Amino acid sequence: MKFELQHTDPKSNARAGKITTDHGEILTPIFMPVGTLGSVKAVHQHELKEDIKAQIILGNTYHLYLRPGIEILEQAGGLHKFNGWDKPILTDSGGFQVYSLSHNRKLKEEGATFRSHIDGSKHTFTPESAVDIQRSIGADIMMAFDECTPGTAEFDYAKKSMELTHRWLDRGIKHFHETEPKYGYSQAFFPIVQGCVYPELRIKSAEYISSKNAEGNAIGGLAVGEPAEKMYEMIEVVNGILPQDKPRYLMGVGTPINLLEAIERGVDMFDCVMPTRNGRNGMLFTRNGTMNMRNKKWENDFSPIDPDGTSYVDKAYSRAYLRHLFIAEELLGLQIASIHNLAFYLWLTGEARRHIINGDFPTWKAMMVKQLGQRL
RNA sequence: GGGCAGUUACCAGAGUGGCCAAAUGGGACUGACUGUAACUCAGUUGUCUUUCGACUUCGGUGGUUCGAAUCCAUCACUGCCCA
Repeated sequence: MKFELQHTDPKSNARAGKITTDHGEILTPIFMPVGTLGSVKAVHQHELKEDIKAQIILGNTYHLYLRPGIEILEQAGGLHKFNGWDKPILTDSGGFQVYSLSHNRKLKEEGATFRSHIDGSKHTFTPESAVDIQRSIGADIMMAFDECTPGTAEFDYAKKSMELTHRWLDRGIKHFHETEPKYGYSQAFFPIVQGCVYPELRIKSAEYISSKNAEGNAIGGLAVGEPAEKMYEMIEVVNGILPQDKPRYLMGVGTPINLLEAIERGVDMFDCVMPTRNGRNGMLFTRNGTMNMRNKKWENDFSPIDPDGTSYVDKAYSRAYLRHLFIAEELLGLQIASIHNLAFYLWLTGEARRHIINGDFPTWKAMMVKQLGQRL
């Protein structure tokens, strides 16, 4: 994997760059649709490429390990072959499940033991096994196994948690170097900064992670219960330390405004379930704010879903029709909303990139933040 | 014509003397959702009120009772069965 820093905004820390993987290039800043189980929910590959213009998607180690299982993925020749997506894939390590399935797991020095959310069976993830599984999945970018610390954690817990993540990182890196890709193309390995909402810890973690000289670096443990302002503050602190010449990935974030604020502070990569999950729950993101498609006010609004939208569905269907689909619980509604939201997120990061290159990013960003906060 | 059953909120439907403005489900309306245990979850759904509370309701009318959706009488309507 290579990263080329192409432009740096003179008035902010925003950057435009290019990541090159064996499965193609990624122009940053970039939003990466989440496809936990090897599928971006309710969206076809064709739509992902042609309509949404996704450049890279995510998969999840924990979920793919449970289903279909490593053996099947290896038989298939990796996730790319299995799901037919020939562009880059990034896999989360299962670290987020340490957080989201916290009532179903046990943390030890060795690793984390989970109860499967499917059948209750017991499974253990270690920094090493997370690498092995991601080798089998064949992700272009693999993530270190970490503990995603809750945003509300006390300092002492956050410190211990961060230190555990660092120790796990060393083991993960070691194992990464001791193993080989299984399918003939290269894989990168990103470490993750933790430290909760404590600048002191974030600084320590960012320094530690930077010292590993990885091909890219991630910021984790944000947008997990702390106020947005804290998150922005932490991003600033961390990005002041992470190397300039490596991509920075803010994990699990966020709202369109979160993205712009983070881009302004020097983040290059994002993923979030929000466009897909909220889309399935009837919420649309547009450049003029959000819409709840189940609201009565759309009942007889026969105008296009989003006249400014860039995807096919935006003009092909009316708001009234999309509302009808949601009210009637028709599957097409989930698909239309997911496509629209993802296309909007990709449009947003693409526009951010364009304005960074044009040199007017801060002005454009300020205007967008105002619009995006509205409610239609 | 005779017999039986029934009529409760937007719909279905529980409730058979006070704890009932009335269970439950559906529908409707509103909100939430941030490295996906999520086509999920939460709230509201007689009127007025921010709350407390007040007021009007259980087919109609009249009664019994301290008190009625619940008991009695009667009328109306609906369904099923027999002629």
